Amino acid sequence: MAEFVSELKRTHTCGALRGGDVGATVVLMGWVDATRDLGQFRFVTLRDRFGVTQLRFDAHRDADLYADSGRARSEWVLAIQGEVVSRGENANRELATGEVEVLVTRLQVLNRSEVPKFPIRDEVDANEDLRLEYRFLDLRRRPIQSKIVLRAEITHIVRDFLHGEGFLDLETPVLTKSTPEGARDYLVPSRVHPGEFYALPQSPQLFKQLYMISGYDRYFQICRCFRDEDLRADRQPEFTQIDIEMSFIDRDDIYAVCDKLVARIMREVHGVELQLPLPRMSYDEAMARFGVDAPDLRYGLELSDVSDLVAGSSFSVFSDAVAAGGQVKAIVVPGGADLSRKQLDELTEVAKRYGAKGLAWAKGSAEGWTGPVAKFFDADAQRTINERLGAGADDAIVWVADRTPVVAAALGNVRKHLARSRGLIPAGVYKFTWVVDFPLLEFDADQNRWFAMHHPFTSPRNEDIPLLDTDPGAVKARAYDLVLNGHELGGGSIRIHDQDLQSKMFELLGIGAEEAELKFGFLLNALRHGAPPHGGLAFGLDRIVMLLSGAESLRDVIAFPKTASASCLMTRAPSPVDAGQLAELGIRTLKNE
RNA sequence: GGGGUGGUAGUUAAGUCGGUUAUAACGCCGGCCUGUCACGUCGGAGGCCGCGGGUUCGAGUCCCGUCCACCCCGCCA
Repeated sequence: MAEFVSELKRTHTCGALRGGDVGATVVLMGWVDATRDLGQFRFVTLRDRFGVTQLRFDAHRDADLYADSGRARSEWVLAIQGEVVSRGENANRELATGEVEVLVTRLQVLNRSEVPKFPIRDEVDANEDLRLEYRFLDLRRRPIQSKIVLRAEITHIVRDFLHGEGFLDLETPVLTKSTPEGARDYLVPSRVHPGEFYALPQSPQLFKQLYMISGYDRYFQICRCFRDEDLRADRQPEFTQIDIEMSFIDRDDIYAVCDKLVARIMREVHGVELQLPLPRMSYDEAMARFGVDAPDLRYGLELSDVSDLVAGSSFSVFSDAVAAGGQVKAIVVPGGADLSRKQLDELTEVAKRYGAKGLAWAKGSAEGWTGPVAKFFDADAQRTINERLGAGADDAIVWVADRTPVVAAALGNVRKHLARSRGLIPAGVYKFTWVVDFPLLEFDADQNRWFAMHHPFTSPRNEDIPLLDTDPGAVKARAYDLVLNGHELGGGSIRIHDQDLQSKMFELLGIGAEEAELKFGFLLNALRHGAPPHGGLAFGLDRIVMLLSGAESLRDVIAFPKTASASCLMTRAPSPVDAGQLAELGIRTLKNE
């Protein structure tokens, strides 16, 4: 069709034309968004990533052209030349280009398209697996596109800001060494060394420390990381970190840089001015008040300890828990006297899912508490507890009694569930907080050993170093997370820069001197060659984009994501490879035997 | 590894207690239509009911297994 226009050059994007362009002759290129044929003329809306422009084909002006245009189908790729004309009173206010349309004089079909499996519309009800298989079509849809574009804008802000602050954008290897601890590694077989493997990095942690030791103060990288663990809506096997490391600094220096970075992103993306410095709270406080280490501060529903008030209670669930060294904590549900049995059952289910044996509850009333727990508490006891909690006659109280970590997990998640189900989460609010002073170690009862809570290179607080020998569980780390609306955006620590302390850490973690030398010899060696004090952190770029774009899944902010079973429905990866490839790598598989 | 939800025209869904020819909307194909913008309107085509077994005179429907997707627990320093 119409080879005479093949030399056409695009003059405008599909989002560019305005009333001021009336009279201009323009060339547009794009995808057929929709066609509307009215018999003697036809409207075609043409789309590219900049917008949509309405084209008009008029049978009275050019019958052949009109007939040609009738062959165009959804998602065909067209080039058109025409005159910009005003739409007058037919203007479409919904559309940026809606004041004008292009009266087409030349048409070239640049490409045809199969009928798309689902319509390229903002609202689409196609299943997600179909959309993932046809990801290249889904990415044409405006809501997805705007998230991918936002992602590009944020990475640009990050690079621009950090460059301005004197950071160097430095690369680290992707084929690297498998290390113990942490997540499962993705392994890459070596052809040259049969039977040996590289690992894809879970993070560039050790390399950025080595950069510091090499004197490359102020490093950053936007880099891909890989963890072979089971997935969630907010967890992908490969994800992107904004990785930062600095020398000759302490925690405050990290907070300061990150505060400014986050403030800049919020200002440029959402026009929100953050009050700096961002608030900080200790890990212990977060766990006590919210039950989780990444508290959502957009709503109240805080946890209160009533162990002392119920220790002597005749309600054995409470008194036994306290006697066993556990605790009893409560959440007041404002206006919760209207909670239905079904809603309370739901809350109980949540508490059980996180290890609690149940959820005790009472509803307020003018005559005192109602509900199964009420009979164990006389009017005085009820009043004392109500006063401690600030609970009134319209409210409900829910309790969990158990070991401290179970109480925290159960009530922390009951709190989240309550906030969602009772609509207590305000829209458009961004509550940041640093959570600091994480425990250095946590004890794994199953394996009867200590694990690093952050990673084995995290420095304890100086004042806690003596505790390493006497009470390792009490040692706090110089580690910190930045939390937004209940999601961990990033975390980091001041690192150990002393080889003796590092060796001691390995010892505590049950990594023998020989094993440490084998797995981390290069780091220990480097620490012996003039390591400066250093530290840093890593942000999860995907999560930042997810939270700032209002996406509910990480899949929406990653252009080509993987499913919950870590496969790519578009490429069908992972896939078998032929026997020759495996033989070359010295690999024989167990499956299908 | 465990639990939950789902899989029926191209797409999204309905399908009752197991019963005759499996419905609808959108999309697609064709006709008509001079101001549409999710155009309208008339007509048409379109089915391995995820897959494999079983029960039954008879299975989209019941049972067992399996695959895929989503959500959650464990896991993710």
